[in-house]
Amino acid sequence: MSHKSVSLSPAEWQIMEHLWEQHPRTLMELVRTLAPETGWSKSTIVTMIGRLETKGALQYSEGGRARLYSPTITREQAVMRETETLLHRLYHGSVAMMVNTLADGRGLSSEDIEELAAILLRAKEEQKEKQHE
Amino acid sequence: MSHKSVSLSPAEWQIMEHLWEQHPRTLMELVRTLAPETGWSKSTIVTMIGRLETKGALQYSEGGRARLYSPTITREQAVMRETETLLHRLYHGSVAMMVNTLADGRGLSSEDIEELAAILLRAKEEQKEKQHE
DNA sequence: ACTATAACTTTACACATGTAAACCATTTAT
DNA sequence: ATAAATGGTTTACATGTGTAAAGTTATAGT
Repeated sequence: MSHKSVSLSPAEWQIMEHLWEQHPRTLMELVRTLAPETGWSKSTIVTMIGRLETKGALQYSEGGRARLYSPTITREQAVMRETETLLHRLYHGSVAMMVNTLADGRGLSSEDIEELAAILLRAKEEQKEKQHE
Repeated sequence: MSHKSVSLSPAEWQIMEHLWEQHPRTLMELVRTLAPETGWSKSTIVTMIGRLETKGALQYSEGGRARLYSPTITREQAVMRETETLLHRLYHGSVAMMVNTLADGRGLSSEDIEELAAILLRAKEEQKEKQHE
């Protein structure tokens, strides 16, 4: 248990994104998808995989020909961790303050507005329920 | 013009926070406030200041005894930059998706809910206005 | 059987970041 | 006048990150 929620570098994130999208994957499978879009050499990708393994973000099972890599942490865990870090560093942990800054700085799209309204509805429901129990 | 919006490391952020809060400041003024809360030595702070100057995040004016340091970028600029970076890296730029993740992962406080509602109201107003012109 | 490919290990190197000591110059307080 | 504080420069060193070449072994296709 206890997934120590590691912190990933931008490059490491890119690797993990591919693994989350589909796994397990072999080295060359990763190289074939990542190399074109990133320009990285196989060596670079191997290095990243090694570091991710050290960090405990992925693991592999011996699969005959090649190792089969899979994530050991979920994307949700990783995303939450990063987001919380930023939220605390820049906004003293206030979600509202962050959204406010974003709204001022770049504006909210109509989609954002609709979805946020839905999120708020849900949150209010949950709030009510909590008061009952 | 053209504030190239640098990226600041966590430690550099802490220095800048103090400068944003009050400026100009001298080296020792910064040391006196930062040292206790961070445990950093004067040397460390001097190094940080040098790096921030190189990055163009602060500047100083010769003020007799000591240099007077001031930020050259606003906190809003820096905060927006970092937030946008994360938003794109983790949420494909969708504010709603980010808030959704936060709501699921840690929940929204009553204050968050109230403030978000207010933000949404404002955003909807602006949307209307845009359609008129 | 032989060679091209795939898989994996080791090593490297530059730049960023956290952390600081050593040293020198200049004031200011005693 | 002298010591203590202040301001500043130079140098250092470990760890993280981006990027990769070289070398070794296994394997699969011909």
